[in-house]
Amino acid sequence: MSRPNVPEKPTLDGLEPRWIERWERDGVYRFDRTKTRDEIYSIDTPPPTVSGSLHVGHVFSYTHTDCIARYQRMRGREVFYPMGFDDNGLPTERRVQNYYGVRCDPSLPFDGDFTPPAEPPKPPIAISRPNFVELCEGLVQEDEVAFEELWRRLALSVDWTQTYTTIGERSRRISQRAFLRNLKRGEAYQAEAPTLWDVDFRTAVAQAELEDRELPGAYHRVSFHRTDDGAPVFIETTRPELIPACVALVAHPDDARYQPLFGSTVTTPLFGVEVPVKAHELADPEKGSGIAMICTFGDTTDVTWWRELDLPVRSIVGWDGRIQAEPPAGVPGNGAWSELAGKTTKQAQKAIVELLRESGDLHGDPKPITHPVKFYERGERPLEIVTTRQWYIRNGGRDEALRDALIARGAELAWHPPYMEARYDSWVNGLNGDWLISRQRFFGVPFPVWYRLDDDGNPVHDLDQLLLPAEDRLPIDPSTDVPDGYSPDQRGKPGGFIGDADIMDTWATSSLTPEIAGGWEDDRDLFERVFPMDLRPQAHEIIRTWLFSTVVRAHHEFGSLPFTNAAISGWILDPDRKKMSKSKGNVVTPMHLLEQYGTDAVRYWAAGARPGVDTAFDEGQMKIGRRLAIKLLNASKFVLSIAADGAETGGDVTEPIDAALLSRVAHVVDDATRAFDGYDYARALERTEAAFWSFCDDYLELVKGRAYGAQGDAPATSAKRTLTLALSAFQRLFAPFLPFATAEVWSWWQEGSVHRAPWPSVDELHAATASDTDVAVLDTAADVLGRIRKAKTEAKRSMKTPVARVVVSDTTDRLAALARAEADVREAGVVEGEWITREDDALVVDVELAPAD
RNA sequence: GGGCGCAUAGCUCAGUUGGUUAGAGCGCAGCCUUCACACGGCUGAGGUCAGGGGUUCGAGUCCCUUUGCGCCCACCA
Repeated sequence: MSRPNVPEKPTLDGLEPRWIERWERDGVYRFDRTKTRDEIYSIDTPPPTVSGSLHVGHVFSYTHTDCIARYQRMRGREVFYPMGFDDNGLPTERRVQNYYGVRCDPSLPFDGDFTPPAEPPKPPIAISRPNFVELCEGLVQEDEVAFEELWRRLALSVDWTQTYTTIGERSRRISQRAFLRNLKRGEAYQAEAPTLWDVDFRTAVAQAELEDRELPGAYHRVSFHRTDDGAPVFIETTRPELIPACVALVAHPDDARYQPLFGSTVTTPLFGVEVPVKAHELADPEKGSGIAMICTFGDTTDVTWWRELDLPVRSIVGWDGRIQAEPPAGVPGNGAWSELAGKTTKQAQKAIVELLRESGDLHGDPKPITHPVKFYERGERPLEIVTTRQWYIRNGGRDEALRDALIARGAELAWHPPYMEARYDSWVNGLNGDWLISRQRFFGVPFPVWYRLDDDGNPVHDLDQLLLPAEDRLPIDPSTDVPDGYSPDQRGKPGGFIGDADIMDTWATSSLTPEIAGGWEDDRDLFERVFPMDLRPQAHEIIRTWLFSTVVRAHHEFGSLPFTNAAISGWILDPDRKKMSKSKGNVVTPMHLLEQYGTDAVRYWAAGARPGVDTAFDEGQMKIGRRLAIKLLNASKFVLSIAADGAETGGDVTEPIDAALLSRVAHVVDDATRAFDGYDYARALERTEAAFWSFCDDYLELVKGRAYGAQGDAPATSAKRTLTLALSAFQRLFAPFLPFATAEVWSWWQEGSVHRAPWPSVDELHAATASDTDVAVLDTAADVLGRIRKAKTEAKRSMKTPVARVVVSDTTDRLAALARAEADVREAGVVEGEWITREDDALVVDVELAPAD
């Protein structure tokens, strides 16, 4: 140990920039890839969506991960802690559209001279796909710089040489490689099928991206007519505009009211189309009239009925969400149709209600109801279901064996907290189809697929006829790259080829973050050292998306989990206990908080929340955190100013109260270690903090006189040695939480960074102890000192008021313990007069103060 | 409809195999400028542990049930 170099007036101000710079210069958090897998702790960091700004929720959950990372590093693990940026996908597209006032039109040619206008123009400018992608990449880089600055300020102990972006070349290559392997093994496939479709974004949407919203609607009672005798059959529907898309009626097989109709046909109102009446268990006799019309497609139940009852397709809604111009086969293009064609479904509903009223097929007034309707989570209009050709990855949604295997993976994973596994299970058990990964968008990873064109110029979609690149060509863009054996001029020509126009959904890439960060196939040496990752930290609302999809990909590719622990963080709630979100306008910007309270204070607040628990945003906790950090500075300064020489010379801990203190600190070390091993950083902090305040308020007060030499050299040495041992332990215990304050105080007297120092051990605290340990010595001493303080407070006297006489009554054992610390208590309590003890059942202390002047 | 979680002092929360008078911090009140810290210290008031029932020598802790809040999932005509 070198001579302590303690500032005259310690302060938190200015610590952040100084230590950020120094950590970077010294490479404190640099990953050493020469370590072996069992020496490494690897983290599958969530790549935040680069859509403009980080909010308090990010600060909250990333702090949790960082506390774990710092703990593991101090435990001697080499921490692989990369950082990704999710710049792929719709949020970036949208941001670019708004920021520059542009929209992508893939039919346009690339314009090498294009620069966006200074102000976004009112009708957005249409630009080519390459120009659009160029703008995306540019804007995203600006965002990523701002993100990194905030993360550094938050003291995330990330190795900033290990970064990736989800649209970057490596991510594209790995996404395409993983896809090609899925395809080869039959885990990926293409199918033309009814698909949930967002009419505004004009893209297919996966089950995981759905949300229900309560919307007003109305039951319309409509009559169909039996083909044989013309008798009416009443159905109730919320979507009368889909009558021309009706392919059947359906009722429950046990429903006596409709049993006579099964096998017969009815005709639809307005269009006179003959449709069968079918039986199916999903039909609910309680709902509406008990018999429903099946349309292609009004909702997902229609899709089930359509599939299971083997019905024809009669679709009427186009990709733009409007009723198409021409009626489907079998539906007459009559006057009713022309009233609907070209209208949005909402307008069409209004029109058809009038038509039905006129024809007498609408019975009574529509009954208003509120019902849940499926939306794309980012969308603004209800989803339609249209039939499109899409790419899928098998996820157990249509395969029980695979589903069971994935449930078993979930059970294999260590969840923190454990009950979060239920969300995974309920999601996987509720899957109703495979994972739809293709999107009809522009900014994302393209599918590495070309299609042959037959002699008529039509693409051949058969899986065994696909034109696929070799893996060493990846990444490719099929819209500009050319398949082997073809020349560029064959693009789009009969007998030539055409590229797949779709891109992968962002989750298709995010599901590969362990592979991307670990350099799968690109850097086999690294990958073997970090995969499967030790930790996946993430939020609970994306268990069904990010966590599950990552498990699916690793299961297919490696037959293993992608990570062994999942730490699920909660949400930040505003003081009204609502989830904080931008849309509610209750978001506080993180940089402002970090500047006002200091990073350590904000981290203290974040680290106080247990894993998975939603937490109120509370600036009060930040004030307390700030106070704690300041206390650590001052206590460190004080201890080092009186005790550093004792620590330097070593020396035995001979006083019982000193041994008791070390024993208590050892207990805290044990607690904190256990808590951290169970991913409960909050508990570790709480225990450490409580012990530290007691160390400052009681122990330090009790022994400072002795440490100054009031009782001679040996007792002074014992105190000094104890103070420095405890201080060293506390500084390291706090290091994961308060990285700046601890780095500062550690640097006053120790070599190297506290963040690479070994985590404190029980052994080191006991090693110097020569006397036996009896914690009661410290407890009784603190209790009696407290009573003396209380007497002074009640007498409204200063704490340094001398005590003329003190009588302590307590049990035999406690008096014996107290006797071993009597000198310290007398000194701290300024007991200058008599010290009398009496045996009794419980502690009573009579204090007689010296008379006031 | 199924499931998960939460409910402890005015506020934010601890309370890990059930064990003596239920804890902390904030806030509040009072006191102390004590030679590390006034960005401080000391002391204090404040709770029928959501309601009801049960198991037990003993329940904040275990079981059942009711209520309220939050969330997840669900085939929502």
